Amino acid sequence: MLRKRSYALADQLQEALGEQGYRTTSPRRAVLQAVAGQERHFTAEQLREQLPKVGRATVYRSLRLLVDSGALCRVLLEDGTLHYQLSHHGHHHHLLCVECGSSQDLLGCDIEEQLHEVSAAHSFQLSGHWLEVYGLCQDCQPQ
Amino acid sequence: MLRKRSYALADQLQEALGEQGYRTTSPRRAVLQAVAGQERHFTAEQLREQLPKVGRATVYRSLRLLVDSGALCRVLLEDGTLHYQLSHHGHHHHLLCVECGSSQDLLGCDIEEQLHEVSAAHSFQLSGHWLEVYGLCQDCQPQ
DNA sequence: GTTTATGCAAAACATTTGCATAGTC
DNA sequence: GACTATGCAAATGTTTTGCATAAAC
Repeated sequence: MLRKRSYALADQLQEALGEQGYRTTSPRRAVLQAVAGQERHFTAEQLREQLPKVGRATVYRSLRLLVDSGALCRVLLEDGTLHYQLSHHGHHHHLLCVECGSSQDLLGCDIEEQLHEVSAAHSFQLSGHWLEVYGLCQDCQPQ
Repeated sequence: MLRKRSYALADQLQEALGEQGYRTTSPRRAVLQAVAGQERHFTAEQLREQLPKVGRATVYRSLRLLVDSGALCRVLLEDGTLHYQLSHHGHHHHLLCVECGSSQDLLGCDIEEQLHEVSAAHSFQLSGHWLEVYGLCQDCQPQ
């Protein structure tokens, strides 16, 4: 079931890249399938370990493609390591559990609006931002 | 005048480290003076270039000391590079100009409060966050 | 057939570490 | 004199790049 979902997602990603003029190759498909099958955020090297037959450069190049196309987002962990994560909902933020590594999307949040207000108050023309939120998810909280 | 301020600040940093049991050495003083004289955020390597006589490891070790003691904060630029910046006001955020590289402190902002509310709504126990805001400062905005 | 993608190995960074030496307290 | 800090060079970890080969369109 999860498998099925992963394959469907991989095909979807493939199609999106195709529309942007990128070719369908088997290494690329392998990367997409691996990405689609990730249950949580992952590093480039973790992905690479799962794809021993794909060259390192291809993994990195594919990741960049996916980030640029909006399919993946970069996530900065508290220890400074860069992870990647499927991005289903356009721009949004994550609640990252520092214990188990899970990640919840932060929904119904008007941080953007507040940032716009505060920026305006500082005569600053906002163009982007990066927000990561760290803490404990429900399952990892003491009792 | 700026010079004078830098020296005073360097001494202040030195003193703070002294209180924590760290020794006063001339390489360390050189790093502190260079840090105190920075007009904007800087990378470890930029600092190192300004201190050709100080070993690379010492520069990095000193930076870590200063971050841990709260005198410096890390700043993540939009291109993913890590910079450092003097931190006068405890925990706060920055409005980073992507054009000239200047940085304004974000004051009078209750992002924290909002994050607490949203986290609670997701049953998430907030412990920290990282926020960077990118855009154009007043001087770099068209006309 | 033209263009794009791959794989490899090497280069490029950025940061950390081991260890002998030197300096502080 | 005991302990801490330094400097160097080497190791580490991560990401990028050049280039010849191979595959896609």
